[in-house]
Amino acid sequence: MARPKSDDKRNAILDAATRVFAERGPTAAPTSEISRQAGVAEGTLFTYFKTKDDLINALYWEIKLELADAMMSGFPRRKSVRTRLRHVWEGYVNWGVTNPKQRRVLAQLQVSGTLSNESIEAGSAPFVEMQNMIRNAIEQHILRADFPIELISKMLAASAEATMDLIMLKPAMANKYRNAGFEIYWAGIARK
Amino acid sequence: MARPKSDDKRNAILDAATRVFAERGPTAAPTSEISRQAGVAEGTLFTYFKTKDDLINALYWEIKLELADAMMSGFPRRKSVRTRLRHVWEGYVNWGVTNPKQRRVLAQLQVSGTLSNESIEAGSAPFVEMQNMIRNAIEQHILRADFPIELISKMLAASAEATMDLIMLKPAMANKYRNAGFEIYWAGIARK
DNA sequence: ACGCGATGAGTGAGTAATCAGATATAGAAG
DNA sequence: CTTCTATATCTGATTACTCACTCATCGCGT
Repeated sequence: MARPKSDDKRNAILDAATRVFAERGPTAAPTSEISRQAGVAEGTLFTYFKTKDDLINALYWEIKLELADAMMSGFPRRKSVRTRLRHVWEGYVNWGVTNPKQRRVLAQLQVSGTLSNESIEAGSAPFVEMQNMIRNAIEQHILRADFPIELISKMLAASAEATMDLIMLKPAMANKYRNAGFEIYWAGIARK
Repeated sequence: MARPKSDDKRNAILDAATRVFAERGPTAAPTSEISRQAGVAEGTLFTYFKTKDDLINALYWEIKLELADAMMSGFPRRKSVRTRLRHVWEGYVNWGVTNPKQRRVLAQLQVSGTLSNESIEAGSAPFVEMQNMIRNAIEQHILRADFPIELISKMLAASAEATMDLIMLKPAMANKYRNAGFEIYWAGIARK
C-alpha cells in the first residue's frame, strides 16, 4: 500500500457531517461545507465515501453504534427487570441529552427516506438483546402478557424521546422529568 | 378584481406538495415537480406562495389544523377523563393511520428546522384545551399528581406515535396495538 | 376593454462528483 | 540506513446539472 487512508480524516469528515447535518439537514447540507469544516479538500471526501449517500449511511451506522453502546455499557445483567430496563432507558436519555446534535441527525435521517434498507436493519441489530430481555420478563409474569413485545419495546424509545424533548426545553427540571418519564413507562407495562 | 385567485389551485398545490414532500422530503422536493403534479405552471406556484419556505409553513399549518380537527371533533365533554383522553388519543392514531403522507410530512417538517417560530407556536395552539383537561384531571385526583402536566401531554403523543408505527408495520394487528397502546399510556398516568 | 392571474422559457446561484497534476508513503534494493 | 520507485491519496478548479425564482407576454373574468 502506497499511502494509507487515515482514520483521523475519516472521523473528521463524519464529525463535520454531524455538525452540518444537524444545522441544515442531510439533504440541504453541501458536501463542500462538510469537507471545509473537516479540513480536507472537496475531492478527499469522495475517497473516503464514494457518494454523499454513502456518507449518510455510514454516519447513521456510526451514531447507532454509539447509542447502542451508551445503552448497553454497564448493563446490570443480574439485577431485577425494572433495574435493567431503567438502565437501558437512562442510557438512552442521557446519551440524547449530552449528544443533541447526534440525536437530531438520527431523527432527521430516520424520516428522510435516504437510508438504505440494509442500513436500517443493521442499525437495529444491537437492540435485539433488549427485546429478548423483555420477552423473558413477560414469561416470568413480571410484565403484562396482554401487550405485544414490540409495543413494549417501542414505548421504551417513545417515552425516552418524550422525556428528552422536555429536558432540552427545561434543563432545570431534568431529574423530575427523568424520574417521572420512566415511572410512567414502568407503571404502564408492569403487572400490578 | 379582474381575476380572483382560486382556492382550488391553492389546494391543488398544497395537495401536490404533501405528496412530493412525503416522497422526497421538503428540502429535496423541487417546486417544479410540485407545480407539475398540481397541474399549474411553475410561476403560478409563486403567486400563491411567495417562496418555497412560505409554502412549507402554510402546509404545516394546514396539516396541523386537520390533525387538531381529527382529535377534537366529537369530543365527549361530559364523559370520564379516561374516555375523553381515549377519544383524543384514538383521533390522533386514526388520523395518522388513514393519512400516512400527512403524518410523514409533519414528522419531516418538525425536525427540518425550516419552520418559523410563529408557525410552530400557531401549530400547537389547538392543543391547549387538551392540556387544560389534563390539569383538571390532576386536580380531581384522577391522574397522578407527581407527574408534570407537560410530560403527561407529551406522552400521549409519544404513545400514539409508537402505536401508529406498529400499525403501519402490521395492519392486521391494528386493534390489538390500539388497545394495548392506550392501556399502557393510561396505566402509566392514572392513580391506582 | 381593462386589470390581474397564468404561463414557461430564462437566469444566476448553487450542487455532487470528477480528474489531472502534486505529493506522501510502504516496501524493495543496495 | 539510504535511495528509489510504484502506487495510492490529496487537491481544488472544472464539469454537467438542478434548483428557486423572475418576467415579458398572453388571455380570462369582470
